Amino acid sequence: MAGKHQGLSERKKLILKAIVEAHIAEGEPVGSKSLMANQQIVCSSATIRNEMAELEEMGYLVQPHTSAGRVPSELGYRFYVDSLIEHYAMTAHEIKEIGGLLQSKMHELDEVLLAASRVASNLTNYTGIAIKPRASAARINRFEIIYIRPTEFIVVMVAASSDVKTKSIHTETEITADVTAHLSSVLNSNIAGLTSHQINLPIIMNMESEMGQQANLVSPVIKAVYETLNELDDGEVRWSGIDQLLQYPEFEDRDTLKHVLGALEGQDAILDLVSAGDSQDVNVVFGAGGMTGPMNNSAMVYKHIVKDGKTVGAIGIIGPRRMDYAKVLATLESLTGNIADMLGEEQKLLNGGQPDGTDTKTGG
Amino acid sequence: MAGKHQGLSERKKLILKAIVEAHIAEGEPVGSKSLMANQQIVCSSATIRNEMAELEEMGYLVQPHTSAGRVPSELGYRFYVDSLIEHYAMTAHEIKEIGGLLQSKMHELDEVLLAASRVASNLTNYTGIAIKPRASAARINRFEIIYIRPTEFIVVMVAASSDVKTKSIHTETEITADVTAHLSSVLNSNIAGLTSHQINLPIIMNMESEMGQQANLVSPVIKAVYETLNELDDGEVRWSGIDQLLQYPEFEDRDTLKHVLGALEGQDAILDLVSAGDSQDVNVVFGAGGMTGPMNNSAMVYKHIVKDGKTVGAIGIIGPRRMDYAKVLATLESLTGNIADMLGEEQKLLNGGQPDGTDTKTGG
DNA sequence: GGTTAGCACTTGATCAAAAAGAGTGCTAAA
DNA sequence: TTTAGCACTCTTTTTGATCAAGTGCTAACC
Repeated sequence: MAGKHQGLSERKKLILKAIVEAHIAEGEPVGSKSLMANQQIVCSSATIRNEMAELEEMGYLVQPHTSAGRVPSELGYRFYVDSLIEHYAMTAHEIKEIGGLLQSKMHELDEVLLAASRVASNLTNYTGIAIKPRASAARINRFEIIYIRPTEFIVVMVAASSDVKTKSIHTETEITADVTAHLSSVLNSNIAGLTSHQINLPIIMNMESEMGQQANLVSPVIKAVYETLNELDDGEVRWSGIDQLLQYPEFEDRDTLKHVLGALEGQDAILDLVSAGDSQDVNVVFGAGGMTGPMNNSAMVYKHIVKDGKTVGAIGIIGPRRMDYAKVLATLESLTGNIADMLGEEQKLLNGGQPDGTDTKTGG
Repeated sequence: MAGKHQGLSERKKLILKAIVEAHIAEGEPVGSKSLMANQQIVCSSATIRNEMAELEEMGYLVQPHTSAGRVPSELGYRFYVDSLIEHYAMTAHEIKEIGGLLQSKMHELDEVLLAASRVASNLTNYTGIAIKPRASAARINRFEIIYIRPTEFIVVMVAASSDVKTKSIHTETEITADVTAHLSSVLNSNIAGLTSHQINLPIIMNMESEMGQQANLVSPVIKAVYETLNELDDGEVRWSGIDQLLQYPEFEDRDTLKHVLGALEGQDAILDLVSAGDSQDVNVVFGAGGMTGPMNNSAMVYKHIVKDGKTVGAIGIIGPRRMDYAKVLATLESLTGNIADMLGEEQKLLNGGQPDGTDTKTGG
């Protein structure tokens, strides 16, 4: 990933970095004079102007209007994100916050992701997002039925992903616990491990014949199974801290705000984006929710959470394009690392072995 | 509820109603001249001005500044909501939309509420909210344990509210299916039907002694049970269609927007509000989320969903104070009626009897 | 050749004053 | 009791002038 932005002299890099950071801090175009405050840069404003003009020609900077300072272009931010970031040292307090908040909800991955996105939002002051990606081959490995009363039972389904889902089913005729026991064995022997596409009519008919007199139970249960498989396959985007967005002037524009909120609620755009993203690195996308409109000053940063080589979720943040990337990247890496460790921990307990060194790898 | 606003001549009522409706439609203060467009009002602008001056004195109207038109005060809206609304006839399309969207997610009440709030948002063009109220005495009636592998099992808990929750538990030592069977009977005999406050040390110690060698399993399970009870007791506010808010000028003010979003995310204020609300009628609260700040131009309308005399949830909408109450009230009543019917339906199946006539009652 | 100081030029932002518009309250007549 | 008319008030919009920031360019400098 390094080397993509060659052809930049050290001084240009320094200036570009200073501009990005100043713009992140102030939110306004930065001019040549104000850059002289920076200790690192030892030349006059005129020289800086020359360099800035060149950087603009190269596409790293943009000038909103002729007498304004410069603003980093998308390419400029990309450069900053890709190669200039010094690893951000998180404060002890922040690390503690991460640990504390995550531990309390160690159970459902959905909840962990949401909690993590909430932490991310708190730490960075941007809007946090938690993504459960779309899948396409959910399977249920194990069915169990709990008999509640003569006209009600609960189907417990343990998915291959180790999610557990339940559906309660009401029957019209009365049944006994024997029947539900039989039903569960029929389910396990016929459709355990199948995806929703693989459950076809012959299988269902076979189940009905195996159920004999209680064949009428098969149809509602199959319906519940279908729904569950679809729920498991469905992606989901949740978020926290939308009010954070409001503090940034770039979201004063109602259209921008509307686009972002629309993308969050619409889910699809974001899910597509995330599934297209790199599963190893932190992803930075300009124009939140794929809304690469002409003047979309927002950005979305997210990172996949990988377990056994498969993406099981993602967390990220949405904020103005000029965001504090150092902080955001550090936060997301720390959080995803934490979650990966948690998942690894489970693995360890299951295998009775050592933690398998599932560290978060990050490209530079 | 009628009779609260006596002392208003018919003409005053007419004028007040016209003002409220004009203000809802236009969003701006309405003046005496523009009211003359209204066919129902047959007098000159001067007369209207006189009436308006009186209505203002009586507290029904407010004048933002001396040369502006009038705006309904809270009392004015209250009057409108309480007594002027002609029952809004929903279009066939809207009714179909309600039926269709609700049926697809008949399973978890949470999901039904969220779906309903989404429908409400779509139909009214305001932000929909779904509330699962706080409870304080969740009990688990039934424990069931599913053995997954030597170091993992799943606790399935059937709550008194017929919610079903699961927690998966990893053990350090290996156990057999016999152990989990024993564990479930220990759970059922010791803590079934107890609230979290009633589970005390003696009970836990008794369970540990009953578990004998596997006493170490009790602690993680009890922790999971506690968590589950807390989850069941916890209220929750979810929402849909926040982007709807942005189209109304009253939410251009960033503070208002921030307050509303904060209230939604904060949850507590709204949960308090809803639990304090009337469980029979539609509730109208000015100043969303209890934020009755000086100039809070927003309103929240919600209605409880009652099952067996107990509030099991609520749905509502949040929008500008000048909202189309006729539409909102009709929508909420129709939706809550639909949901109540669904819940009644289940009841019917359970009892094997007739639907019990659980119609939504609405005060006038 | 690269660097710097100086200056003319461009352009958005700011502010005050003026003009426009909307709506009222009051008075007098019907 | 209702209505027409008019003076008055207050906000909004427009306009124009001034300001400040920042650039690009040229010429001098090391």
